[in-house]
Amino acid sequence: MADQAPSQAELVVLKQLWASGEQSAREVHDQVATVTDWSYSTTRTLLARMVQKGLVEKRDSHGLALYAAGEAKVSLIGKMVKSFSQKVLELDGSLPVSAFSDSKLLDEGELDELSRLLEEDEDD
Amino acid sequence: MADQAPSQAELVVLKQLWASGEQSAREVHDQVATVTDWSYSTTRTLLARMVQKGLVEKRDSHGLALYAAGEAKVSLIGKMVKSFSQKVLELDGSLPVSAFSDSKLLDEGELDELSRLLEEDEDD
DNA sequence: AGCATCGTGTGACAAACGTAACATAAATGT
DNA sequence: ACATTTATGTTACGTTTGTCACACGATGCT
Repeated sequence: MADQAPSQAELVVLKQLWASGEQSAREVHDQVATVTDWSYSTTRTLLARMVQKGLVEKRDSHGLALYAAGEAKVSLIGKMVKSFSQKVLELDGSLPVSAFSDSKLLDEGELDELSRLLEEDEDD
Repeated sequence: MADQAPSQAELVVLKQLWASGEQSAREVHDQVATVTDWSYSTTRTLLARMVQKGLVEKRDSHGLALYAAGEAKVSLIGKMVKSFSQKVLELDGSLPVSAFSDSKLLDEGELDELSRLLEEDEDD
């Protein structure tokens, strides 16, 4: 249901949320900090904006704020693939998911799911 | 050698330049206007910014400004594909170009060229 | 000669993005 | 109890992007 496309920085956050599920800002930060050199403030700003956009859901757990991805990994990545295919490569259909088999982001089951997803809306 | 990645809007302009070669701002505009609803001013601003970034080259022809893509289509698209593969899908290598065979942007010869390009720098 | 048109340069302005600092209150350590 | 660390809310600021408008000079039509 999240509609907005994530920016590059936001994608980093989303990947962390997908990888480790619901977590606090501190937890998200400690992980992404191994890959970016954001300050904790930056991580938090990103989370806040993503909540606004609906990319992330915020929940209060006993006074601590927890964040989770607003849309499933396969679903969002699917949209991004589709968008890239159409806007950049000008393909009508989508890319064959088999092309992604080496992805470190999606395992085999997820690739299958993605296949189904992409074929579903072959009628846009 | 153009380094900056084009934004979505800029990509539209580039595609027009690739498709019809060097042309005036007016010519670019008349074409892109069939697909966007930009004002002529908008087209011109995009062209100017793209010249700054090195995405487009500007040349004076008898007092009239002509614009041309600063980087070949296959080359730039190749970079974009590679970037998407790595940043979004987390593939080490690149996507198999065979996946793009239905592209309206690249013909068969260009796809071959792209293949070569992508394999070349398999050692980054 | 005078007016409409076209190309060019320049300025504008809001939204999105990248990147953070500051203040304050609650939790924790000693 | 007091100092320190932590979490949350708020504010900030420069850059990029999307979209244009305006003013001026050259060209061309009447």
